[in-house]
Amino acid sequence: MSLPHAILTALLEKPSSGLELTRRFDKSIGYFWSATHQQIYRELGKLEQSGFIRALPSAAPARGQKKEYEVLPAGRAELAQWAAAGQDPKPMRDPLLLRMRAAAVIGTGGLRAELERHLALHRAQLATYHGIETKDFPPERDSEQDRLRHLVLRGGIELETFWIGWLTEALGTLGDERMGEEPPREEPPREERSEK
Amino acid sequence: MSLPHAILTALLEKPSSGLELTRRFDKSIGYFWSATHQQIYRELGKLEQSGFIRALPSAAPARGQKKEYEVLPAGRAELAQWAAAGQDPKPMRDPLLLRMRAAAVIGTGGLRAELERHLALHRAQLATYHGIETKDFPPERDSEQDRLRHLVLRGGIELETFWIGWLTEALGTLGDERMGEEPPREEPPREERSEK
DNA sequence: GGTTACATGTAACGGGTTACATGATTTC
DNA sequence: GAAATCATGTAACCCGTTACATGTAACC
Repeated sequence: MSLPHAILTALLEKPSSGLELTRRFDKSIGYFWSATHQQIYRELGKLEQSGFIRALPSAAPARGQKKEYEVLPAGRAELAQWAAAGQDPKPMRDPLLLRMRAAAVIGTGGLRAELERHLALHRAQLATYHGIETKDFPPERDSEQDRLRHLVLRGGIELETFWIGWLTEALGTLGDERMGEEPPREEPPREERSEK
Repeated sequence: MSLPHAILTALLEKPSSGLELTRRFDKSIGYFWSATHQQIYRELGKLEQSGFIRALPSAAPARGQKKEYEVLPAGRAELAQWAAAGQDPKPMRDPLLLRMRAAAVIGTGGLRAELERHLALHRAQLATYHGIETKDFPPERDSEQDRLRHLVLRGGIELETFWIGWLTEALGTLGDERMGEEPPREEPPREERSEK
Protein backbone atom coordinates (compact mmCIF):
# COMPACT_ATOMS: atom_id res chain seq x y z
CA MET A 1 0.00 0.00 0.00
CA SER A 2 2.70 2.48 -0.85
CA LEU A 3 1.42 4.23 -3.95
CA PRO A 4 -1.28 6.28 -2.19
CA HIS A 5 1.27 7.41 0.36
CA ALA A 6 3.75 8.32 -2.33
CA ILE A 7 1.05 10.51 -3.87
CA LEU A 8 0.15 12.06 -0.52
CA THR A 9 3.80 12.91 0.06
CA ALA A 10 4.13 14.44 -3.39
CA LEU A 11 0.96 16.47 -2.98
CA LEU A 12 2.06 17.75 0.41
CA GLU A 13 5.28 18.95 -1.15
CA LYS A 14 3.28 20.68 -3.86
CA PRO A 15 -0.40 20.45 -4.90
CA SER A 16 -0.56 19.15 -8.46
CA SER A 17 -2.74 17.72 -11.19
CA GLY A 18 -2.54 14.13 -12.35
CA LEU A 19 -0.25 14.86 -15.24
CA GLU A 20 2.03 17.06 -13.15
CA LEU A 21 2.31 14.22 -10.65
CA THR A 22 3.15 11.85 -13.48
CA ARG A 23 5.98 14.09 -14.59
CA ARG A 24 7.29 14.41 -11.06
CA PHE A 25 7.22 10.63 -10.65
CA ASP A 26 9.29 10.40 -13.81
CA LYS A 27 11.86 12.85 -12.48
CA SER A 28 12.91 13.57 -8.93
CA ILE A 29 10.37 11.31 -7.25
CA GLY A 30 11.57 8.48 -9.47
CA TYR A 31 14.65 7.84 -7.38
CA PHE A 32 12.53 6.31 -4.64
CA TRP A 33 9.18 5.51 -6.27
CA SER A 34 7.80 5.10 -9.78
CA ALA A 35 4.25 5.12 -11.14
CA THR A 36 2.44 5.48 -14.45
CA HIS A 37 -0.28 8.01 -15.16
CA GLN A 38 -2.92 5.27 -15.18
CA GLN A 39 -1.99 4.25 -11.67
CA ILE A 40 -1.97 7.84 -10.56
CA TYR A 41 -5.42 8.74 -11.88
CA ARG A 42 -6.87 5.55 -10.46
CA GLU A 43 -5.34 6.31 -7.09
CA LEU A 44 -6.31 9.99 -7.08
CA GLY A 45 -9.92 8.87 -7.47
CA LYS A 46 -9.65 6.53 -4.49
CA LEU A 47 -7.89 9.11 -2.35
CA GLU A 48 -10.56 11.69 -3.09
CA GLN A 49 -13.34 9.24 -2.27
CA SER A 50 -11.63 8.41 1.01
CA GLY A 51 -11.53 12.06 1.98
CA PHE A 52 -7.72 12.23 2.03
CA ILE A 53 -7.41 14.78 -0.77
CA ARG A 54 -9.71 17.16 -2.63
CA ALA A 55 -9.74 18.84 -6.00
CA LEU A 56 -9.03 22.54 -5.76
CA PRO A 57 -12.33 24.39 -6.31
CA SER A 58 -10.96 26.41 -9.21
CA ALA A 59 -10.73 23.34 -11.40
CA ALA A 60 -13.62 22.33 -13.66
CA PRO A 61 -14.33 18.58 -13.39
CA ALA A 62 -14.47 17.89 -17.11
CA ARG A 63 -12.50 15.46 -19.23
CA GLY A 64 -9.49 17.17 -20.72
CA GLN A 65 -9.58 19.92 -18.08
CA LYS A 66 -6.76 20.22 -15.60
CA LYS A 67 -7.71 19.22 -12.07
CA GLU A 68 -5.43 20.11 -9.16
CA TYR A 69 -5.48 18.26 -5.86
CA GLU A 70 -4.42 19.15 -2.34
CA VAL A 71 -4.07 17.03 0.79
CA LEU A 72 -6.71 17.28 3.53
CA PRO A 73 -5.92 16.91 7.26
CA ALA A 74 -7.19 13.31 7.19
CA GLY A 75 -4.70 12.56 4.43
CA ARG A 76 -1.82 14.04 6.38
CA ALA A 77 -2.81 11.96 9.40
CA GLU A 78 -3.03 8.81 7.32
CA LEU A 79 0.42 9.44 5.89
CA ALA A 80 1.93 10.09 9.32
CA GLN A 81 0.48 6.89 10.68
CA TRP A 82 1.67 4.82 7.71
CA ALA A 83 5.19 6.24 7.80
CA ALA A 84 5.61 5.49 11.48
CA ALA A 85 4.19 1.94 11.35
CA GLY A 86 6.42 -1.11 11.22
CA GLN A 87 6.94 -2.64 7.79
CA ASP A 88 9.35 -5.43 7.05
CA PRO A 89 11.69 -5.07 4.10
CA LYS A 90 10.29 -6.82 1.04
CA PRO A 91 12.03 -10.03 0.03
CA MET A 92 14.39 -9.63 -2.87
CA ARG A 93 13.23 -10.16 -6.44
CA ASP A 94 15.68 -9.12 -9.13
CA PRO A 95 15.42 -10.39 -12.71
CA LEU A 96 19.05 -9.72 -13.59
CA LEU A 97 20.43 -11.79 -10.73
CA LEU A 98 17.96 -14.48 -11.71
CA ARG A 99 19.13 -14.43 -15.30
CA MET A 100 22.69 -14.79 -14.09
CA ARG A 101 21.72 -17.82 -12.08
CA ALA A 102 19.90 -19.24 -15.10
CA ALA A 103 23.05 -18.62 -17.13
CA ALA A 104 24.96 -20.78 -14.67
CA VAL A 105 22.73 -23.66 -15.75
CA ILE A 106 22.10 -23.10 -19.46
CA GLY A 107 25.13 -21.08 -20.56
CA THR A 108 26.04 -17.42 -20.81
CA GLY A 109 25.18 -16.75 -24.47
CA GLY A 110 24.31 -13.11 -25.06
CA LEU A 111 24.52 -12.11 -21.42
CA ARG A 112 27.71 -10.11 -21.74
CA ALA A 113 26.18 -7.49 -24.02
CA GLU A 114 23.22 -7.24 -21.70
CA LEU A 115 25.45 -6.64 -18.71
CA GLU A 116 27.28 -3.90 -20.57
CA ARG A 117 23.99 -2.29 -21.53
CA HIS A 118 22.81 -2.30 -17.92
CA LEU A 119 26.13 -0.92 -16.79
CA ALA A 120 25.75 2.03 -19.15
CA LEU A 121 22.19 2.66 -17.97
CA HIS A 122 23.21 2.65 -14.33
CA ARG A 123 26.14 4.93 -15.01
CA ALA A 124 23.80 7.38 -16.75
CA GLN A 125 21.34 7.21 -13.84
CA LEU A 126 24.14 7.82 -11.37
CA ALA A 127 25.27 10.85 -13.34
CA THR A 128 21.72 12.21 -13.27
CA TYR A 129 21.53 11.78 -9.51
CA HIS A 130 24.89 13.45 -9.03
CA GLY A 131 23.57 16.33 -11.08
CA ILE A 132 20.54 16.64 -8.84
CA GLU A 133 22.75 16.40 -5.78
CA THR A 134 25.05 19.27 -6.69
CA LYS A 135 22.13 21.42 -7.87
CA ASP A 136 19.69 20.78 -5.02
CA PHE A 137 21.92 20.05 -2.07
CA PRO A 138 24.86 22.41 -1.90
CA PRO A 139 26.93 21.92 1.28
CA GLU A 140 25.84 25.10 3.05
CA ARG A 141 22.09 24.33 3.19
CA ASP A 142 20.99 22.01 5.91
CA SER A 143 17.44 22.46 7.09
CA GLU A 144 15.82 19.31 8.44
CA GLN A 145 13.87 18.81 5.23
CA ASP A 146 16.97 19.17 3.12
CA ARG A 147 19.00 16.74 5.16
CA LEU A 148 16.27 14.08 4.98
CA ARG A 149 15.67 14.56 1.26
CA HIS A 150 19.38 14.47 0.65
CA LEU A 151 19.51 11.19 2.55
CA VAL A 152 16.88 9.70 0.25
CA LEU A 153 18.82 10.82 -2.79
CA ARG A 154 21.95 9.31 -1.27
CA GLY A 155 20.04 6.04 -1.16
CA GLY A 156 19.44 6.23 -4.88
CA ILE A 157 23.07 7.14 -5.52
CA GLU A 158 24.42 4.32 -3.40
CA LEU A 159 22.10 1.81 -5.05
CA GLU A 160 23.32 2.81 -8.50
CA THR A 161 26.87 2.59 -7.20
CA PHE A 162 26.18 -0.94 -6.00
CA TRP A 163 24.93 -1.97 -9.43
CA ILE A 164 27.90 -0.45 -11.20
CA GLY A 165 30.23 -2.27 -8.88
CA TRP A 166 28.49 -5.60 -9.24
CA LEU A 167 28.15 -5.36 -13.01
CA THR A 168 31.84 -4.53 -13.32
CA GLU A 169 32.64 -7.53 -11.16
CA ALA A 170 30.34 -9.69 -13.30
CA LEU A 171 31.92 -8.57 -16.57
CA GLY A 172 35.32 -9.36 -15.13
CA THR A 173 34.19 -12.83 -14.18
CA LEU A 174 32.65 -13.48 -17.59
CA GLY A 175 35.72 -12.02 -19.25
CA ASP A 176 37.94 -14.70 -17.80
CA GLU A 177 36.66 -17.28 -20.25
CA ARG A 178 36.07 -17.89 -23.93
CA MET A 179 32.69 -16.47 -24.86
CA GLY A 180 30.85 -19.70 -25.53
CA GLU A 181 27.29 -19.96 -26.78
CA GLU A 182 27.15 -23.59 -25.69
CA PRO A 183 25.82 -24.55 -22.30
CA PRO A 184 28.50 -25.69 -19.85
CA ARG A 185 29.45 -29.35 -20.08
CA GLU A 186 26.87 -31.39 -18.28
CA GLU A 187 28.06 -32.06 -14.77
CA PRO A 188 26.35 -34.71 -12.67
CA PRO A 189 23.37 -32.89 -11.12
CA ARG A 190 25.00 -32.51 -7.78
CA GLU A 191 23.05 -31.48 -4.72
CA GLU A 192 22.80 -27.83 -3.89
CA ARG A 193 24.91 -27.76 -0.86
CA SER A 194 23.32 -24.89 1.01
CA GLU A 195 19.85 -26.38 1.01
CA LYS A 196 20.38 -29.43 3.11
CA MET B 1 7.43 -12.75 -16.41
CA SER B 2 10.21 -13.87 -14.13
CA LEU B 3 8.58 -16.36 -11.80
CA PRO B 4 8.18 -19.16 -14.37
CA HIS B 5 11.82 -18.75 -15.32
CA ALA B 6 12.91 -18.81 -11.72
CA ILE B 7 11.09 -22.11 -11.35
CA LEU B 8 12.60 -23.51 -14.55
CA THR B 9 16.06 -22.58 -13.29
CA ALA B 10 15.41 -24.20 -9.94
CA LEU B 11 14.04 -27.36 -11.54
CA LEU B 12 17.01 -27.62 -13.88
CA GLU B 13 19.32 -27.45 -10.90
CA LYS B 14 17.31 -30.20 -9.26
CA PRO B 15 13.89 -31.73 -10.04
CA SER B 16 11.57 -31.07 -7.12
CA SER B 17 8.02 -31.10 -5.86
CA GLY B 18 6.06 -27.93 -5.13
CA LEU B 19 6.84 -27.94 -1.46
CA GLU B 20 10.51 -28.64 -2.02
CA LEU B 21 10.61 -25.68 -4.40
CA THR B 22 8.93 -23.54 -1.77
CA ARG B 23 11.60 -24.44 0.75
CA ARG B 24 14.35 -23.73 -1.74
CA PHE B 25 12.82 -20.34 -2.53
CA ASP B 26 12.88 -19.61 1.17
CA LYS B 27 16.54 -20.51 1.44
CA SER B 28 19.30 -20.23 -1.11
CA ILE B 29 17.11 -19.15 -4.01
CA GLY B 30 15.77 -16.39 -1.80
CA TYR B 31 18.82 -14.19 -2.30
CA PHE B 32 17.75 -13.44 -5.86
CA TRP B 33 14.06 -14.39 -6.02
CA SER B 34 11.22 -15.04 -3.62
CA ALA B 35 7.87 -16.77 -4.05
CA THR B 36 5.12 -18.29 -1.93
CA HIS B 37 3.83 -21.82 -2.27
CA GLN B 38 0.56 -20.56 -3.77
CA GLN B 39 2.43 -18.81 -6.55
CA ILE B 40 4.55 -21.88 -7.13
CA TYR B 41 1.66 -24.34 -7.45
CA ARG B 42 -0.21 -21.97 -9.73
CA GLU B 43 2.84 -21.56 -11.92
CA LEU B 44 3.72 -25.26 -11.95
CA GLY B 45 0.26 -25.90 -13.40
CA LYS B 46 0.79 -23.35 -16.15
CA LEU B 47 4.28 -24.60 -16.96
CA GLU B 48 2.99 -28.16 -17.23
CA GLN B 49 0.14 -27.09 -19.50
CA SER B 50 2.60 -25.22 -21.71
CA GLY B 51 4.71 -28.32 -22.09
CA PHE B 52 7.76 -26.79 -20.39
CA ILE B 53 7.84 -29.26 -17.52
CA ARG B 54 6.27 -32.60 -16.68
CA ALA B 55 5.46 -34.52 -13.53
CA LEU B 56 7.75 -37.49 -13.03
CA PRO B 57 5.75 -40.62 -13.85
CA SER B 58 6.42 -42.18 -10.44
CA ALA B 59 4.21 -39.62 -8.71
CA ALA B 60 0.51 -40.29 -8.14
CA PRO B 61 -1.58 -37.24 -9.11
CA ALA B 62 -3.67 -37.14 -5.94
CA ARG B 63 -4.17 -34.37 -3.46
CA GLY B 64 -1.77 -34.71 -0.59
CA GLN B 65 0.58 -36.89 -2.64
CA LYS B 66 4.02 -35.61 -3.53
CA LYS B 67 4.43 -34.73 -7.20
CA GLU B 68 7.91 -34.17 -8.63
CA TYR B 69 8.55 -32.13 -11.76
CA GLU B 70 11.37 -32.05 -14.27
CA VAL B 71 12.14 -29.65 -17.12
CA LEU B 72 11.45 -30.69 -20.71
CA PRO B 73 13.59 -29.56 -23.68
CA ALA B 74 11.00 -26.92 -24.59
CA GLY B 75 11.33 -25.50 -21.10
CA ARG B 76 15.10 -25.31 -21.34
CA ALA B 77 14.80 -23.53 -24.69
CA GLU B 78 12.29 -21.07 -23.29
CA LEU B 79 14.59 -20.29 -20.37
CA ALA B 80 17.61 -19.80 -22.63
CA GLN B 81 15.69 -17.42 -24.85
CA TRP B 82 14.36 -15.41 -21.92
CA ALA B 83 17.75 -15.14 -20.22
CA ALA B 84 19.41 -13.85 -23.37
CA ALA B 85 16.70 -11.32 -24.29
CA GLY B 86 17.04 -7.64 -23.48
CA GLN B 87 15.19 -6.45 -20.40
CA ASP B 88 15.49 -2.99 -18.95
CA PRO B 89 16.11 -2.64 -15.24
CA LYS B 90 12.87 -2.08 -13.36
CA PRO B 91 12.30 1.43 -12.06
CA MET B 92 12.96 1.79 -8.39
CA ARG B 93 10.21 1.34 -5.81
CA ASP B 94 11.32 1.21 -2.22
CA PRO B 95 8.92 1.82 0.67
CA LEU B 96 11.62 2.72 3.19
CA LEU B 97 13.08 5.50 1.07
CA LEU B 98 9.54 6.71 0.47
CA ARG B 99 8.83 6.77 4.19
CA MET B 100 11.98 8.78 4.70
CA ARG B 101 10.83 11.30 2.13
CA ALA B 102 7.42 11.41 3.80
CA ALA B 103 9.18 12.02 7.10
CA ALA B 104 10.84 15.06 5.55
CA VAL B 105 7.35 16.53 5.15
CA ILE B 106 5.42 15.34 8.19
CA GLY B 107 8.13 14.75 10.79
CA THR B 108 10.31 11.85 11.88
CA GLY B 109 8.28 10.46 14.77
CA GLY B 110 8.94 6.76 15.30
CA LEU B 111 11.21 6.37 12.31
CA ARG B 112 14.40 5.95 14.28
CA ALA B 113 13.32 2.69 15.88
CA GLU B 114 12.20 1.43 12.51
CA LEU B 115 15.57 2.21 10.96
CA GLU B 116 17.33 0.37 13.76
CA ARG B 117 15.06 -2.63 13.29
CA HIS B 118 15.80 -2.73 9.55
CA LEU B 119 19.48 -2.36 10.24
CA ALA B 120 19.41 -5.43 12.49
CA LEU B 121 17.47 -7.43 9.88
CA HIS B 122 19.93 -6.56 7.13
CA ARG B 123 22.89 -7.39 9.34
CA ALA B 124 21.35 -10.78 10.07
CA GLN B 125 20.73 -11.40 6.37
CA LEU B 126 24.29 -10.43 5.54
CA ALA B 127 25.59 -12.84 8.15
CA THR B 128 23.47 -15.61 6.60
CA TYR B 129 24.87 -14.88 3.16
CA HIS B 130 28.41 -14.84 4.46
CA GLY B 131 27.73 -18.22 6.01
CA ILE B 132 26.54 -19.58 2.66
CA GLU B 133 29.55 -18.04 0.96
CA THR B 134 32.16 -19.69 3.15
CA LYS B 135 30.32 -23.01 3.08
CA ASP B 136 29.46 -23.19 -0.63
CA PHE B 137 32.23 -21.21 -2.29
CA PRO B 138 35.61 -22.03 -0.82
CA PRO B 139 38.47 -20.33 -2.72
CA GLU B 140 39.82 -23.43 -4.44
CA ARG B 141 36.66 -24.38 -6.33
CA ASP B 142 36.04 -22.49 -9.52
CA SER B 143 34.02 -24.29 -12.14
CA GLU B 144 31.99 -22.06 -14.45
CA GLN B 145 28.79 -22.84 -12.56
CA ASP B 146 30.38 -22.03 -9.24
CA ARG B 147 31.81 -18.74 -10.39
CA LEU B 148 28.45 -17.57 -11.76
CA ARG B 149 26.51 -18.70 -8.72
CA HIS B 150 29.06 -17.07 -6.47
CA LEU B 151 28.57 -13.87 -8.45
CA VAL B 152 24.83 -13.95 -7.81
CA LEU B 153 25.44 -14.47 -4.12
CA ARG B 154 27.89 -11.56 -4.18
CA GLY B 155 25.01 -9.47 -5.52
CA GLY B 156 22.93 -10.34 -2.49
CA ILE B 157 25.85 -9.62 -0.19
CA GLU B 158 26.61 -6.27 -1.74
CA LEU B 159 22.96 -5.25 -1.64
CA GLU B 160 22.77 -5.99 2.07
CA THR B 161 26.00 -4.08 2.54
CA PHE B 162 24.46 -1.12 0.76
CA TRP B 163 21.47 -1.14 3.09
CA ILE B 164 23.61 -1.41 6.18
CA GLY B 165 25.69 1.54 5.01
CA TRP B 166 22.71 3.69 4.13
CA LEU B 167 20.81 2.90 7.34
CA THR B 168 23.89 3.75 9.40
CA GLU B 169 24.20 7.02 7.52
CA ALA B 170 20.49 7.70 8.11
CA LEU B 171 20.69 7.01 11.82
CA GLY B 172 23.64 9.37 12.03
CA THR B 173 21.67 12.08 10.29
CA LEU B 174 18.64 11.59 12.51
CA GLY B 175 20.90 11.45 15.53
CA ASP B 176 22.13 14.98 14.96
CA GLU B 177 18.89 16.48 16.25
CA ARG B 178 16.48 16.32 19.17
CA MET B 179 14.07 13.50 18.55
CA GLY B 180 10.93 15.51 17.95
CA GLU B 181 7.49 14.05 17.42
CA GLU B 182 6.28 17.35 15.97
CA PRO B 183 6.34 17.98 12.26
CA PRO B 184 9.05 20.43 11.17
CA ARG B 185 8.10 24.08 11.36
CA GLU B 186 6.02 24.95 8.36
CA GLU B 187 8.26 26.44 5.72
CA PRO B 188 6.71 28.24 2.79
CA PRO B 189 5.95 25.46 0.28
CA ARG B 190 8.91 26.23 -1.87
CA GLU B 191 9.21 24.77 -5.34
CA GLU B 192 10.99 21.52 -5.78
CA ARG B 193 14.08 22.71 -7.47
CA SER B 194 14.98 19.68 -9.50
CA GLU B 195 11.65 19.44 -11.27
CA LYS B 196 11.72 22.62 -13.23
C1' DG C 1 -8.16 -41.78 17.59
C1' DG C 2 -6.21 -37.10 18.08
C1' DT C 3 -2.51 -34.14 16.92
C1' DT C 4 1.15 -32.59 14.22
C1' DA C 5 3.72 -32.27 10.04
C1' DC C 6 3.64 -32.94 5.15
C1' DA C 7 1.71 -31.77 0.75
C1' DT C 8 -1.26 -29.71 -2.71
C1' DG C 9 -4.31 -26.83 -3.79
C1' DT C 10 -8.75 -22.66 -4.32
C1' DA C 11 -10.60 -18.08 -3.94
C1' DA C 12 -10.55 -13.25 -3.51
C1' DC C 13 -8.27 -9.02 -3.75
C1' DG C 14 -5.15 -5.39 -5.04
C1' DG C 15 -1.35 -3.24 -7.48
C1' DG C 16 1.37 -2.81 -11.81
C1' DT C 17 1.48 -3.07 -16.90
C1' DT C 18 -0.17 -2.36 -21.44
C1' DA C 19 -3.27 -0.86 -24.81
C1' DC C 20 -6.70 2.01 -25.97
C1' DA C 21 -10.27 6.08 -25.73
C1' DT C 22 -11.62 10.86 -25.49
C1' DG C 23 -11.78 15.77 -24.78
C1' DA C 24 -9.36 20.38 -24.76
C1' DT C 25 -5.71 23.58 -26.32
C1' DT C 26 -2.18 25.25 -29.13
C1' DT C 27 0.29 25.71 -33.54
C1' DC C 28 0.92 25.77 -38.37
C1' DG D 1 -8.94 22.92 -40.25
C1' DA D 2 -5.41 19.34 -39.50
C1' DA D 3 -1.88 17.93 -36.51
C1' DA D 4 0.44 17.87 -32.33
C1' DT D 5 0.27 18.31 -27.46
C1' DC D 6 -1.90 18.51 -23.12
C1' DA D 7 -4.88 16.20 -20.00
C1' DT D 8 -7.88 12.76 -18.03
C1' DG D 9 -9.50 8.67 -18.08
C1' DT D 10 -11.26 2.93 -19.12
C1' DA D 11 -10.45 -1.91 -19.69
C1' DA D 12 -8.07 -6.19 -19.55
C1' DC D 13 -4.52 -8.97 -17.93
C1' DC D 14 -0.96 -10.81 -14.92
C1' DC D 15 1.49 -11.21 -10.71
C1' DG D 16 1.89 -11.08 -5.69
C1' DT D 17 -0.57 -11.42 -1.25
C1' DT D 18 -3.65 -13.28 2.13
C1' DA D 19 -6.83 -16.41 3.87
C1' DC D 20 -8.76 -20.61 3.65
C1' DA D 21 -9.58 -25.76 2.25
C1' DT D 22 -8.42 -30.59 1.80
C1' DG D 23 -6.04 -34.77 1.87
C1' DT D 24 -2.04 -38.04 3.58
C1' DA D 25 1.37 -39.91 6.79
C1' DA D 26 3.65 -40.37 11.12
C1' DC D 27 3.59 -40.32 15.95
C1' DC D 28 1.81 -40.77 20.57
